[in-house]
Amino acid sequence: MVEDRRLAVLRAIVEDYVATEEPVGSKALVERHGLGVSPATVRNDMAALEEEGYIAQPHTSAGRVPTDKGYRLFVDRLSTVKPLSMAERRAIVTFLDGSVDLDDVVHRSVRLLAQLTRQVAVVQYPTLARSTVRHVDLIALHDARLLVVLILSTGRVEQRLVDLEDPLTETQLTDLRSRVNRAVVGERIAEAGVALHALAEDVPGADRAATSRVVTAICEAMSDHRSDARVAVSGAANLARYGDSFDTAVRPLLEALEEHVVLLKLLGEAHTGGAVTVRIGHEGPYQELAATSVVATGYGPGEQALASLGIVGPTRMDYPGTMAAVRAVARYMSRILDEA
Amino acid sequence: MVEDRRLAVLRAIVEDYVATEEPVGSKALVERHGLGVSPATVRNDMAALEEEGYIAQPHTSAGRVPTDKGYRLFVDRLSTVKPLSMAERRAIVTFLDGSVDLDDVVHRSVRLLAQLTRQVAVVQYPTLARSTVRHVDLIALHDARLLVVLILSTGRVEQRLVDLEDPLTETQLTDLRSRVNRAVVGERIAEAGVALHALAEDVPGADRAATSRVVTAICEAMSDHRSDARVAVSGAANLARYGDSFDTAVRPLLEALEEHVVLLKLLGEAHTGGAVTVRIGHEGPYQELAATSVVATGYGPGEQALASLGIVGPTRMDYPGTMAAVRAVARYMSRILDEA
DNA sequence: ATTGGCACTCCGCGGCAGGGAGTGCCAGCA
DNA sequence: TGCTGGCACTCCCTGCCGCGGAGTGCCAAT
Repeated sequence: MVEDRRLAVLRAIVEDYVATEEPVGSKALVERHGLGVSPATVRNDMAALEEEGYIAQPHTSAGRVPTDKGYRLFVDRLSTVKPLSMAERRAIVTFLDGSVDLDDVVHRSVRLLAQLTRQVAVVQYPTLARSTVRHVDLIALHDARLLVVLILSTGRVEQRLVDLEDPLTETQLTDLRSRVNRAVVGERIAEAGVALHALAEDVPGADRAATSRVVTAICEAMSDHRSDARVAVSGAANLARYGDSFDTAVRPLLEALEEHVVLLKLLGEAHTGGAVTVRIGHEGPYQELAATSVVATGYGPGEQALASLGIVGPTRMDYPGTMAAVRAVARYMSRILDEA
Repeated sequence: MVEDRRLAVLRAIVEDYVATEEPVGSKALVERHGLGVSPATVRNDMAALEEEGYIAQPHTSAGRVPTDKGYRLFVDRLSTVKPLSMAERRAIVTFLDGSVDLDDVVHRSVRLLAQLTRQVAVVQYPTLARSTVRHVDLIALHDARLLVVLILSTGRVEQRLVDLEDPLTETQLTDLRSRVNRAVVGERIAEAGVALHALAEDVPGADRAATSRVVTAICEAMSDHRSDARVAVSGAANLARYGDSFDTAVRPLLEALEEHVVLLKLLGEAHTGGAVTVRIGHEGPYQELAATSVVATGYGPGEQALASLGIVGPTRMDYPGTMAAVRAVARYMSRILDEA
């Protein structure tokens, strides 16, 4: 019983602190939540909670503030999933439905997520690793220059310029194109790479040089780790709400946003199965970001997670609402990728 | 003579204020610049400059700060173009030379510009309006679904999914592909649209429906105004340096960065011929951004300006250095687009 | 036209007192 | 054993005061 009330007190503290942004005291607590006990009792509970490290006070005789550990307990055991409002569901549908291509889907999603959560949203582009090759196109430009276009199952399009020693004839080009496509269409990029190199080996001598250059370009495009590191970011303006804690929360986060590698590490491994992971403050890999939390999940067609998406923000945030929004957007994105 | 010295005083005030971020007084001025006159003289000049509206004091008995009008005069008549350092030139070359496609060029450029100027950099994607069609590809996916890929001379790739009523045979597809390409390759998108519609008219009855859908998709992709509004942004972290003027300068700017339409309006028309335009504070179209300046120019292959690029930042910035960096990056980008 | 001198203004800073919010503890009560 | 009211205490926040410093404006002298 007592234990139950203590947790209720912790929950109330978290909720109030998130709402008011100010340390919360015992009196305000019993007033705003119907706890049915006196402030003195709550004070005792608070002392116990502080003893256990769930809350802290900025200074003697101030109200209490949740610690990272307190948020953790809140997220794990105390929060109930807050269903999205009807308006929010509608927003998701209308916002994402008009998307025309992958870029568009990603951009719209990240924007939407930022708007829903009022935090900084981050969406990773679907990784190349698990996608299959849909089509390869070779286009002759002027001179001996070739444009190689690689289209993947996720809708991603990569292109590379290739300079040949001699121009190819129309028939050579058609031939090369169809041979390459026969070798790779439908394959995953790992197998496609193998197949391509095999192809380059047993090619008639004359076209050998050209083939090998084209193969190299395709492989390069497929294994391009740069693309795996691509992310879209939106909602930096939402940081403006935290003007007070500029130095501890806003500045380091602004700096991190520029470093896409850092962001990817923050998002972490793409968790599959719809689970939303929450990393609170110091639990993350960077001390400079000890005042920021990450709420993330994976998304992708079917049940496989091709990439991560989520939000970053100060530890003081509305976790239930944020988690619901992140999950909803991830689901909807997965569905769109499914259809395409 | 007197007039000359007054201008020298203004220049000194601007330079000192940009460097120190603090109102500059008469004494410090004569010490740090070899003006060869006494502080009292400078005070008289300052009074005159203030009378004319070029400088102002935050409060009585404080140093002077340039007004927007003061910066304007400085930029127009007093600043000498500061050539880039050798290291900076090298940075531009090494940074941009490894670019593999248009996206990459834009991303690298915007990042580079942010780094050079230590401001927020903005690069608009080349507009579709003046580009020509390089190639159209039609790829049959499963069922009656077609992927239309449109490749433009600037390196931009647009793709659209098209659902047909019935699947096309291989020969139908080849035929359609070659007819479309014959009609549009090398054309500007305006003419290409006309040509396509003409094509859709005189097509054998059976393929008519399919052709018209494909044509519609291509035209849609070409006239997509969304793409014209695409911009890349980088360097938001540089705003962290202005933590002091958070509310007047940083917050509104952060909010503006989210609105790509606003950014485009800020960058303004793509000025041609290498001229760098500077818009200072209130000269811009938004009052909320009265504390921010824009330094922008156009870029594009040859001498035509396909798009704009530039930086935005607080009015208190190093104009000569920023202008030099903006111009240098624009030139280098133009050269890269020239080659491709 | 320039300069040195001088009085004046205003900011920024530290110290100080008063009010308020919140706590910890203790003794009393169910 | 657990809850409650009361009470003293701590600490922040605010406003106030006084001071030093930086900078100005003006004036008389050169």
